[in-house]
Amino acid sequence: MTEKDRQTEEKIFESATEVFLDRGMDGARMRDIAAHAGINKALLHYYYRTKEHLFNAVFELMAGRILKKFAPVLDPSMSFDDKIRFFYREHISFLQENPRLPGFILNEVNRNPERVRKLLAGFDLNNLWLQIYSQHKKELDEYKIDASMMPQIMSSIVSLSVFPFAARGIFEAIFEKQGLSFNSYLEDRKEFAAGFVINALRNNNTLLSNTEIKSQRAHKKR
Amino acid sequence: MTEKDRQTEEKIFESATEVFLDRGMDGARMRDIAAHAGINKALLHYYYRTKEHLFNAVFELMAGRILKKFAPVLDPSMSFDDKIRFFYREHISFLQENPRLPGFILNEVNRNPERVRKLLAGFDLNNLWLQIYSQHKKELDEYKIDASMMPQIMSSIVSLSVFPFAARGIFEAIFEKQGLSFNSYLEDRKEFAAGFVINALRNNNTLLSNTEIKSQRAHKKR
DNA sequence: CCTATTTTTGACCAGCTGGTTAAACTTATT
DNA sequence: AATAAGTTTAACCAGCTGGTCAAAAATAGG
Repeated sequence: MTEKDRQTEEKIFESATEVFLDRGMDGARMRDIAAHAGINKALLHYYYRTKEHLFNAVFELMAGRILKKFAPVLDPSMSFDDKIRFFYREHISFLQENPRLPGFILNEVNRNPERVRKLLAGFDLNNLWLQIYSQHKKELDEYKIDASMMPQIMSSIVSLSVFPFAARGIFEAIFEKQGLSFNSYLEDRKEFAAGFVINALRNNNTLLSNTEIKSQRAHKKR
Repeated sequence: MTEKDRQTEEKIFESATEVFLDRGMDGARMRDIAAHAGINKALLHYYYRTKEHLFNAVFELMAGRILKKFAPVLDPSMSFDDKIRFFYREHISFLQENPRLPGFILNEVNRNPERVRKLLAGFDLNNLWLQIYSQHKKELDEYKIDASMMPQIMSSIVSLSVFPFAARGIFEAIFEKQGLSFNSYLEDRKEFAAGFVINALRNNNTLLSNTEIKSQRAHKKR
């Protein structure tokens, strides 16, 4: 019965995903998950001992999914600009198919900060930055961007694609008043965000804050 | 006893704010709010009939606070660039003092989309955009920015300041690995984000997507 | 066909949840 | 000092929560 086994276990997992995604850990009820899967509540505890076990299984899969989306950006055959364009196209498309993911992850991490560990397990984002930086050192030097600015730049890039989904409800309401659809906003956004970032980085002189200029000077002295 | 009245009512409200802000509506317990205020649980119901009444009171005050921060941007004496610099300085400073606000609002709105109405009550953001746009038509024309791009631009501006707070836990963890503090990141961000946006908008030609170029052409024909 | 094993169920439970109530306490008014 | 009004409390409650358990149903192996 490994066959049927897997069927029910999958059914449970999918139902749990569904319910956790739109009610959160605190708001989700084991009864509702069971009902959604069309099975007895005790069966949940047979496959996943506790609510927390079940939640963790869902959370870890979702965390993995969202983070794996950052890896393809390391393809060395693309120029920096193309990489940014590629990222927004892929990332926003992915989030269009999983629109509740950002809100879910952000909320559960805020609610229980220890979960950051599980979220980032196996993904060394620092290293990702450094690799991107060294891969494109020439272009970035032209833009007068040094490694110390990577946190600001990387966080800005991610903000532009993830935030609209985290604030989806609000955005939808505002756009509705103007007769715009959230989805066409997102379609435009794939190109807009890329252009926005590329433009922001190009000719970056005016971007440098005082402290950053100071640290740049200090760097040059060595 | 209006004196003592107000004292307890305020104490309740503050405790409720505290507890709701870090546990959310579903995670907060009336007992915990009472304990935090050092009073009997029944007293909560004496001043605020139900949990939902109490929550709404908190939510509406917080929503008001966060939205009021967008108004000063209408000061007509500032140039567009200065306005952006001013906005990030003020807005990030405000969020530094209320770091849990974005996560709270976003989560509660996602959890219960009807709350958007309460959030946006009395604030016509569309109108804010239009006013900004018409106040700075000359500068924006130079940048080749037309009204149809306002949703993309405004949402980008907000993303850059709000998202780091919504994802605070994750950012902190990543920065920690690099020996950076979230707070110094935020201090830098006030200037960085402003420069980033100003640079992105300046010389905006490359920003235009195909569809937007088409709609611009169509616009010129008239 | 019988038996051993695994899967599924219904009934149940202790503890917690938001909410109520009647009585005690405090304060203001006369 | 007496009384009326507002404030605070302890005790209580029905309903829900995650979780258990013994028994029933389904399956596999011989």
